[in-house]
Amino acid sequence: MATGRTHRPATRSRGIPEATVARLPLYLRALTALSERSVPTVSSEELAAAAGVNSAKLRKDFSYLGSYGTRGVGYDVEYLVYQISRELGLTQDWPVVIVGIGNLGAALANYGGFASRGFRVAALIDADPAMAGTPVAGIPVQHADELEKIVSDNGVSIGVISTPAGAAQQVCDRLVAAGVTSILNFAPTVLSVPDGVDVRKVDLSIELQILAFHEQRKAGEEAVGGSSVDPAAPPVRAATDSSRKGPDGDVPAVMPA
Amino acid sequence: MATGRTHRPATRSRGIPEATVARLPLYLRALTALSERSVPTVSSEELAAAAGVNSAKLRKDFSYLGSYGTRGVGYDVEYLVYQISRELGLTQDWPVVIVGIGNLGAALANYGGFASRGFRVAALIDADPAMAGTPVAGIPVQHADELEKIVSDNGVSIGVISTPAGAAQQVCDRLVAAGVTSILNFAPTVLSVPDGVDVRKVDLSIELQILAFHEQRKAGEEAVGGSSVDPAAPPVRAATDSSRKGPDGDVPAVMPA
DNA sequence: CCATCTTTGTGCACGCGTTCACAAAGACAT
DNA sequence: ATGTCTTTGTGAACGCGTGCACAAAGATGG
Repeated sequence: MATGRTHRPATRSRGIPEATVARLPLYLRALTALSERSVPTVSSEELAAAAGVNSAKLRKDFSYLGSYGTRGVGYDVEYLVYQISRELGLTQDWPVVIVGIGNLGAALANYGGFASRGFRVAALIDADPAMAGTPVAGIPVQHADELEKIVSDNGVSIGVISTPAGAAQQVCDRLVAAGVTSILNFAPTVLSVPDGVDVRKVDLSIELQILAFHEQRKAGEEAVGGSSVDPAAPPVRAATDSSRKGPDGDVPAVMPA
Repeated sequence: MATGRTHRPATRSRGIPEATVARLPLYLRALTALSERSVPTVSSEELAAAAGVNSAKLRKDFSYLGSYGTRGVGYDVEYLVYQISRELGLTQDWPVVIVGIGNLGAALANYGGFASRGFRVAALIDADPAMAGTPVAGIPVQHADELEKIVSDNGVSIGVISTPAGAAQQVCDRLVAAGVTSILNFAPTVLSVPDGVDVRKVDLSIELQILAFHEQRKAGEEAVGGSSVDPAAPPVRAATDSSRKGPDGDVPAVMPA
């Protein structure tokens, strides 16, 4: 019916706030770095600084997981790494498929951060027959026709879409039909999915646009002390310059072929 | 002093809430699609569906920009495209540099969504001398030694970092010193920047970890009705299996060389 | 010119997330 | 054993974001 709900349906999974869940990977990364330097314990203040957050926030976040700290000392690094990993579900193996092997898809396939977190690239899939068999990051690309079989055979529940925008919804539908229940979408489109399927979206150009907004404000503020921003007269409604818009519209990150 | 503040310092720029700013690009994308189909007007309900948000939220978002709608009719598509573009600062030219031309950097350089939004890739920069001169997306890669000169000559205020984690902070420092005040960071590190510099972070593995969390919950819930999750006994503090951790740590998305 | 109908713009209430500030807990030295 | 000092864990207050629900505005038809 309605367009897919990309948002968290106020899941509040088992009492752990969504905002906290989103920060756990951050803590985990900082802790892993400490672990590699063989640091035995860390205080909330130090860890918060390393993760780039407020220490009170960090302590409250950890309080949702349990009382894993020792007052007067701090947190045991190894122990906390394990607890967070377990909470995030990283102690188990997550086979993922990447659909759309362009530049971005290849970058994802080569991304070392996946394997070290329990994510295993089970397959690379592309619609271009010419790519079939070509190894990318040591994994041969398979044709899109095999999608359902691959998902089914490997028990894949997480799919990554790095296709052009035009193909994303179709790929999404097939992934979901084949049993995928979590999707990471890099294509610049709103995906429509049934209830029970999670979608997270990463949009490269949106981030830049947000930066541009703040950048514009900075420039505007130091130029004039005032606030009114009205450089050029706004085109009197329905301006006729729809030509400059360009036909590229929403060209996605990479070519699928 | 403290680690870089990646977060919005409650800017609340000129009355427009940060959450609204983050959604404007979404609306803009939907509106652009409508514009290309020559749709003259659109209601808040329709546009909200296309953007994947609640219609009340959309109306409230637009109310921060001004009264651009017509009651009983809806919004003029072209007019709204212009207003949002102007608010986001997309009516002006934003030269950006991309530092670190691996798979990800190349994907970004090829990303069509940039050019169509007023972003112009002014230069591609990489630390590998062997890459200098090699064209990527039609733009010759320049050596990192030229970074300061490039930023200065082109008046670049937005930088994109797609280097390995180890090089990110150093690149960031040089960009900032050269005059960049907004940074989009793809390297898995917390960047430390002085006040006045905005940093936005895109982390590929964090998104997957969040998905894994929810995926684990789904699996756990349909298996058992209960809530307690305690599959394996937690290793009695400071477990000795720090060997499985692997030396890859936080290998970044792409090779710089 | 008036009635009706559609759709915007927003006042209000609610809930989540953040931050402060402090009491409780434990380590450590004497 | 006792006191001091550090650091956690959390109660409480606050502010932002979201969604409801409705009045105002304007289009449209008679």
